[in-house]
Amino acid sequence: MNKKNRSLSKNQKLVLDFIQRNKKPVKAYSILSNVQKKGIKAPPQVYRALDKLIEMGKIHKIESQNSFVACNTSDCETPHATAFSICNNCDEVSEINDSKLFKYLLDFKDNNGVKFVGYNLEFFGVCKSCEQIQKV
Amino acid sequence: MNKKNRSLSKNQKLVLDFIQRNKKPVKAYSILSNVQKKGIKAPPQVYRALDKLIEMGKIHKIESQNSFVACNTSDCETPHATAFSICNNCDEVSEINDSKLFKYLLDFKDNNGVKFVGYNLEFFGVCKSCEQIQKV
DNA sequence: TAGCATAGTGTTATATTATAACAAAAAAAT
DNA sequence: ATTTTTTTGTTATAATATAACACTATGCTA
Repeated sequence: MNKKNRSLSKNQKLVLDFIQRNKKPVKAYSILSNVQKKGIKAPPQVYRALDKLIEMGKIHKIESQNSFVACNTSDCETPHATAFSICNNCDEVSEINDSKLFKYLLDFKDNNGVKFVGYNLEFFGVCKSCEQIQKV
Repeated sequence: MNKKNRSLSKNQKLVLDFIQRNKKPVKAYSILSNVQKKGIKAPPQVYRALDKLIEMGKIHKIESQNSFVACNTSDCETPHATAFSICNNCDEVSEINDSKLFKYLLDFKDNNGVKFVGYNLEFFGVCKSCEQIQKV
């Protein structure tokens, strides 16, 4: 079990721990099958844990992939302001932690001058390692 | 049938036409049930049409809702650079067409100096009409 | 214009993702 | 200590999406 997972419930710890052990985003049913030996038996138990962990900013959902990844910015202060880059080739996902971008987006106002309280941004491109391979 | 839907196949026209008649984003199975009287019978027919329409930039997918909405910027030049605002209260979605934001994001470079070829941005907040209601 | 390639259709079945609903147990608050 | 809130366990099912295969239409291009 990783540190700092206190104050989480048993199922929440199990789910978070599995997600944190994976560099790549994981799918809900993959989480399920991997924590089944530890006692979690059914989808609702996983989805409930996921919901809470997202609320707490411990993990994020990659909407375009229906997958879940640990927050890499030491527990996002603003869990609902997230940005990721996604490789069109290998699906690698990494969280972008750029304070300028962050500020730009939270300061953004729409036509009516309305600001938003959160956002989710997914950038698409070809990651460095895939680019290398393609050049060969 | 709306104008300018030429060069689309029969199913593509049916699906696009239904989406365009709705201000709000629509779900795939709602599309299906609404075009069944016109001959489309099964999910794959709808999903295939959706895929092509997205490729063409005629529609966009709202990833956080699994719903589909017509492009409101007269057939996006850059179909894979999209931004929306979504109301946390009523789920209203509107496409944001802000050239400054657009440029900012397409010019954005990550830590490695890599630019991206596209993005999807979903802003969350409370829309104007919901805000009115909440104040009362 | 015949032949070929590409894109689209129709169909059945099934995979994948997610939630409803309800009863019980555990933890936290007063 | 009792009440409230959160979490759990469980079964069933809803909602979203794709695989696979046979066939048809459309648009080259030689």
